[in-house]
Amino acid sequence: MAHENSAVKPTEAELTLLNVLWKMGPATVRQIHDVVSITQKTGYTTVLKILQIMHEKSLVIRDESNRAHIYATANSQTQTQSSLIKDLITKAFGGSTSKLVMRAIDDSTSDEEINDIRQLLNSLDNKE
Amino acid sequence: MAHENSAVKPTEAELTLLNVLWKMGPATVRQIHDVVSITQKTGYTTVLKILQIMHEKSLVIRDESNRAHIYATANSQTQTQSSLIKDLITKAFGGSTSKLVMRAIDDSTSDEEINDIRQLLNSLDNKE
DNA sequence: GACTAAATACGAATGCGATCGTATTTAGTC
DNA sequence: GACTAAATACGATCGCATTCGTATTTAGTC
Repeated sequence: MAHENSAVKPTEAELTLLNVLWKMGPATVRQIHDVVSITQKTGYTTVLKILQIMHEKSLVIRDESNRAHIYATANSQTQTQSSLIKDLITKAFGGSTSKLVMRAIDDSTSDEEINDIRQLLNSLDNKE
Repeated sequence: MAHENSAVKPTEAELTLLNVLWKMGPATVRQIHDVVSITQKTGYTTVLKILQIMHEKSLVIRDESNRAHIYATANSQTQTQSSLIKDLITKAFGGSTSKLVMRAIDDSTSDEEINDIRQLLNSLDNKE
């Protein structure tokens, strides 16, 4: 239920690295780069640089006690997702969450997704 | 049911102008600027320039038959919203629409919003 | 303690978004 | 047809995101 989450808006490259960190947990630049390299042709120093910038912005924290610093996310994936959604709702949906939800559901093509959403809504009804 | 909608991703300033155009309908730079000026302190030529760039990108169309060109959106608000949501789902929700919907619902604070969403879901159930 | 492999730090280049000042064009009015 | 008000076009600047090459630091090994 934590707040104080106003200014968390990672860029695209930053989000890529955050996704890796959320999946792997704390990791060195080398480890992160190894994973990123599988899908992208990004240089090692590029990953390093972005992590350094993210550190300045406090998007990640790092443990410098060893030679190879260990990076970890500063905010949870949930917090970050919330920030990004909120931002999109404000800028493209006139501030209306339900409009965004409606659009997302309307756009859902896969039956699987639709079922997931339906279940989600059922559990929401039961909870009340 | 139109497709061919792959590369529509307006920037923030562009989205601001698109929002005005979706609300007003086709308009001149002057008219758009007048509206934007209410909430922002953006210069006239800035608005003009952005519209020109949007025209190059085909985000807007324009009627040049009069001295003051008349601009109109090239894509519907719905199409654009879909693009933006899809982009966010890909980059921040591992491609899962239901995860985004869940997060949006979890974050909904206002009762009004929650009711809107609930109704939305009911009508979805009935349709099936 | 010099050597080396591997890490971090630094800084430069590129490209785009956003902004605005100035120049030019345009189309009416006297 | 010259004048003028208002439009568009142009181009420069600034800042940020991204990328990477090169320099420097670090910590083991012989």
